[in-house]
Amino acid sequence: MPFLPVDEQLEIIRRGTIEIIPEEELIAKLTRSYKENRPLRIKLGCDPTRPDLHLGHSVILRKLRQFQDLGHHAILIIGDFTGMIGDPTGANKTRPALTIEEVQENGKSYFEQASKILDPDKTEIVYNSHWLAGMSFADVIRLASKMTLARMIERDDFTKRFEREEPISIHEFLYPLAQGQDSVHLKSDVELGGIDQKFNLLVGRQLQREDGQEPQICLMMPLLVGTDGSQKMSKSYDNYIGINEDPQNMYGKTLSIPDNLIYTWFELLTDISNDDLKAYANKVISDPRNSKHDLAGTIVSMYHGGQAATEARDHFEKTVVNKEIPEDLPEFRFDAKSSEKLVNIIKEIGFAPSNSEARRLIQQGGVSLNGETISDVHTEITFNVDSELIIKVGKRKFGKLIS
RNA sequence: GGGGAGAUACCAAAGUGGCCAACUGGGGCAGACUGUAAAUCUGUUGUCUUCGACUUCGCAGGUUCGAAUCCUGCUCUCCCCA
Repeated sequence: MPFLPVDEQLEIIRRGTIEIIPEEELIAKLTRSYKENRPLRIKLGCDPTRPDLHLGHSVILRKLRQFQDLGHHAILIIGDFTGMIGDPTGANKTRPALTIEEVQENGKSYFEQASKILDPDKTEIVYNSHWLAGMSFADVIRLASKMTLARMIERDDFTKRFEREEPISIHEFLYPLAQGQDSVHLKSDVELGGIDQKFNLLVGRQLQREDGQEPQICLMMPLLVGTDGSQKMSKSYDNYIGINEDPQNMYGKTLSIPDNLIYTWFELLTDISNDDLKAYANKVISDPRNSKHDLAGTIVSMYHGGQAATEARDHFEKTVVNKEIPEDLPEFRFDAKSSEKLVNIIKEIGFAPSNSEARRLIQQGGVSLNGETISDVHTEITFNVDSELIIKVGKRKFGKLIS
């Protein structure tokens, strides 16, 4: 299959990137690939520690997809072996080591989810335990001799932990080396990663050079700022939007991002053309409301289709803007003629994790039945035959109690 | 190997025999407000059969009428010296 001219490829590749090291070498590689009609080997490692992918992960996966669409060869590494070390990048504490079983299970799930973004048929999946697990202690020592302590601790995350007098285990130093070894093994031309991966990616370059290979290009994407508008999107900050999330949540959460994030999200998360993107540079300022709705709609339709996006917008307008009761409520059935404390009901249907929490919600005016706020904690509900009660807990938990 | 410091709720961090379910900040949740599930303000934030009871302050024992606070052992972490 013929490649696009190099400058056209570059324009696509460059979109959203924060740094390409070194760009000249990338151009050289692309040029040679074009002339010889040979695809570049693009490497992306994934950490199978937490298998729930969110839009933050999608940034880099989408970049890999772009390379695929340009005709290059995508290699997705499931870091089943390195997962047992735990990447220290950005961590403020030692990551818990996982068992082989956990890691491999997660890896499988990771690929399933990533297939929503990648072209699964054109993706080579490899597990790095295949070459790392068999290394002897002597091999590891040889590898370790290529890194110095000074280089290692110049990394911000280690320095910070060191300054805060927090533990850093020696094995964490091996992580970048293992990741770099992946590049050597796979003879990658380009490795993709978040900007926080810079150090790890550069180690790959160094190790390849020492191995006599042409060093890989390091292409880094910015970290996607999460829905809270301040920290990178991450499950542990609870500011994420999962790629498997239902349309309504996806839409609503997107609308909750601060206005100054709209443009970047368009750039990093959607396929809108570069021209459209430019138009949004102004529109997000003149009309943030509609821009954000556009963004939410675009994202939802990417993962759930256009129909779902329209419905999600509708749902949002109804429940949040007009504070109406949505249709299609989850139903909870109770025995007719029985009666039960409201507190218990809220807990039973999963709208609160404990009775105490349910009680608090009532006290704070967060619970209503058929539109009427309930403030008495001791309220008991008696179910009549064929009765129906709409319960609302907090802003967006709705349910129908039927008997 | 020697010496010192420390382990408190989701996170950070007070408390050092009863007034501690535990100050305070962050986060979370709720209410008001809003184009918004943003910002801001207010409230709330162990559990339960809630005007009361039970469990919680690294783990296991002990002293005491009574311990997060005192004692003993253990586990883990940090610092300094070698």
